[in-house]
Amino acid sequence: MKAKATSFDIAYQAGVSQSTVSRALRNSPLVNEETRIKIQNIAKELNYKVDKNASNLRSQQSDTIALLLFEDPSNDDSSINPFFLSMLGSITRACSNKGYDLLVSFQQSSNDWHADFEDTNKADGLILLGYGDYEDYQEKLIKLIEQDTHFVLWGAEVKDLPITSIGCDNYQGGMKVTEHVIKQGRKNFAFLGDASSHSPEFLARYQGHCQALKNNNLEINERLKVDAIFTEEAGYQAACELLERGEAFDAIFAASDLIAVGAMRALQEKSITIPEQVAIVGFDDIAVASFTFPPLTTVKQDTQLAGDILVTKLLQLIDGEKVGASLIPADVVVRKSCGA
Amino acid sequence: MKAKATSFDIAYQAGVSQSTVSRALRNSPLVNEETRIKIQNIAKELNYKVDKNASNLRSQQSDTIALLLFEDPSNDDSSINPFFLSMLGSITRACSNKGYDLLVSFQQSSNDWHADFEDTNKADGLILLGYGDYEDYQEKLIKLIEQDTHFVLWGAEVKDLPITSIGCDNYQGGMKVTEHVIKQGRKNFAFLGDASSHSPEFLARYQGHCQALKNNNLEINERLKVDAIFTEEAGYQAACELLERGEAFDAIFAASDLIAVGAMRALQEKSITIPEQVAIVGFDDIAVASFTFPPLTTVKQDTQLAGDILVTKLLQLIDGEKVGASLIPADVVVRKSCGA
DNA sequence: CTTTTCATATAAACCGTTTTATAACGAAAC
DNA sequence: GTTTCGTTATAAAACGGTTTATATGAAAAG
Repeated sequence: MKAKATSFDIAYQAGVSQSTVSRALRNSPLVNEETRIKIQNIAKELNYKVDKNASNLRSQQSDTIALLLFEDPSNDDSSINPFFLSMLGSITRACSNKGYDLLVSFQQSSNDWHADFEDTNKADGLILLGYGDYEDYQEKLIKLIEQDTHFVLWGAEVKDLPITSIGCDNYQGGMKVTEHVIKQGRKNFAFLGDASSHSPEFLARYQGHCQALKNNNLEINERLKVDAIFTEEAGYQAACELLERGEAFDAIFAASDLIAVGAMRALQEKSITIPEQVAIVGFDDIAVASFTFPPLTTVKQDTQLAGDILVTKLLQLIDGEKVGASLIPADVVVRKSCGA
Repeated sequence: MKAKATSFDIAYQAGVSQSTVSRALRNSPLVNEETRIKIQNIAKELNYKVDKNASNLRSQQSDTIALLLFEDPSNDDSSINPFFLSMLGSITRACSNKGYDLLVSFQQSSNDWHADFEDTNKADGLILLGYGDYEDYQEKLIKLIEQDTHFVLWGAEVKDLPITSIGCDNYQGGMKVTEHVIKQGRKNFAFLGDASSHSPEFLARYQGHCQALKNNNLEINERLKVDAIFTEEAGYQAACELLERGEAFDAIFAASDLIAVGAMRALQEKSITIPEQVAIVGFDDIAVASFTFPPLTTVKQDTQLAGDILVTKLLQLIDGEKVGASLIPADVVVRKSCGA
C-alpha cells in the first residue's frame, strides 16, 4: 500500500523541480518538449493523478457545476418527475462533453438551496431545475444575485431580475397542439392544469391554447377548465371533477403528460373512448407518452437541446460574459390520442 | 464586490488566532463556549463559508461520492434506461441524507471508467451502476481493486473477486412472478430476453422462471425463447420473431419492462388481446409499467431500498469495514396484463 | 510553596498543487 | 566585448484550511 505519488516524487525521478513537473503535465510552453515527454512518461508510470483539491484550491476553480433539483412540496410522492430525470440525463451528458463534472443535489424548496456549492468552491456555477413557482423563490434568487453566484434557471422568464432563464416556448407549444386538434374537427376543449402565476409554465401553455381557440373562433368555456398540479393522480382527480360537471366536451388539453395519463385513466374507467369520443393531448413528451393506450399526442420539449443550452450558457456566465434568456422550440408529436 | 471572507478575517475580528476559528466552527471541545459562539456569530455575519478545496486537501477526504452510470454500448438510443434514472434518484436522496454530495458521471463502457474520481480526491468512493456484462468489465474491476478504490457495484454477484455487489434477487423474482401467472392457468410460456452470461441479471430471472415451470411440471420450450437486450425496440423485434415461429403460447415473461412494453406493442398490432389470449409480465416496475394498456404486472425492484443500501455499504467500506454482498427482495406487482 | 493537571489558546507545519518572481545560459544585436 | 533577448529552469510564495506541537494561566494536588 504505497502512498499516492505526488508531483514531488515525479520531480525527484526526473531530476527537475516540482514546478516544472506541474507545468509539463499541463503542456505549458514554458517547458522544453524533451523534458515534458520525459516527465509525462514518469507520471504515467507512477500512475500519478493530479490532486483536484490542491489544484482547485490554488487555481480557484473546480471545473464542476452543480445541478439543484427542487421539487414541488405538494408532491409528496417520492419518485421524481420523469421530465426532470430526462433533463438530468441530458445535462449530465452536456457537462461531460464540456469537460465538467456534475454535482447533483435535491432541494426541498424550504431549504437554503441557494446553497453552498459555489460559496464553498465545490462548483463554479449552478443549474436550477424544477417546475417553478418562482414567486416563492424570488427572495432566494435575489440572494443568489447579490452574492454574484453564477447560475442559470430552467423555466419561464423571471421578470425584473437579471436572471438567465432557459425555458420551453410553452405558449407556442400550447397554441400549436391546440390548433392540431382543432384541425381534427374538435370544438369543445377542456383544459386540465393549474393555469395560475404559481405555475408560469402551465399558464403560458394555457394562454397559447386560448389563443388558438380565438384564432379559430371557438369559445373558451371556463366550466371546462379544472386545476391540477403536474402529477398523474392530480390528472385523474381533475378528469373526474370534469366529468361530474356534466358539461359536454370532445377534447382535452392537459398541461402535462402525467396529467394527461391520469385523465386517460379516468376516462377509460368510464368507458369513454379515446380518441373517438374525446381526443386528448399532453405536454412534455415523457417516455410514458409513447406507451399509453392509445399513444399520447403531446408537445415535445427537446431535453437534449435544453441540457446543452443550460450548460453552455452557464459556462459563458462563468467566463464573465453577459448572457440573455432563451426559449427552446416546442414541437407537436402526433400520436393516436388526438384522433389524427 | 468584496473578496470572500476567510478564517483569517474572522480571527482578526474576533481577536483570536485562525486555528481557534477553524476549531470553533467545527464545534471542537478545545474551544471555550463563549469564544465559540462569538466566532460563529461573526462567521454568520460575514457570510463565511469554509472552502471545501482547502478543507478537503488538508483532511484528505471529500464527503463526496461519485456515481458512475455506464450504459450498454449496443443501446445507441440517447435516452437513459428509466430504471437507472429511478436508481439515480434514490441514490441522490440517500447521499443527501448521509450528508454526502454526489457526483454523477456517464461512462462509455469503452472508457477508463475506473476513472479518476477517487484518485484525484474528488470523491471518497464510487457507485457503479449499469445493466452489466461484467465479464467485459472484469479487467477494470480488478484494476479498481488493485488501487484500493472504495466502490460498490449494482448487479449480480461477481464471482472470484472481493467485490461488494448489491443486486435484486432476480432468481426469486423470476420464480415468483412465473408462479403467479401459472396460477392464472397459463401453461405455455415464452421468454423474451438475453439469458446469457452477458446479462447475469436476465440469466437469473430466466433460471427462476424455469424453476417455477419445473416445480409445476410444465415444459420448458426452447422454441419459445427469444433473445432481446433491455430496450423497447428489442422487445418489439423479439415478439415479432416469436410470432413468426408459429409456436403456440399463452403467456410471456419478459426479462425487463421495456421488453414487455415492446412486446405488447407487437401483439396489439396483430390484434392479439392481452391478457385474454396472451398474459404478459415484465420486470423492474418502471413508471411506464402502470400506464400501459393493460397495466403491466411486473416485479418491483425497490429502488429506494437499493439506493439506501448502496450508499450505506459504500460508506462502511470507506470507513474501513469489511462489507459483504447483499440481495434485495423482488416483489410481484399484480396489475391487469397477467390476467389476474 | 512547589508540582501537576486541566482548560484554553497559539504558532507553525502541512496538504499538493499553481503561479510569480528570479536566475542561468547561450544566441543575437550593437 | 558588452548588452539585450529568448528560452528554459528554479525557488519561493501563494491558496485556505486542519492538525500537531507548544505555551499560558489558573486551579488542584502534594
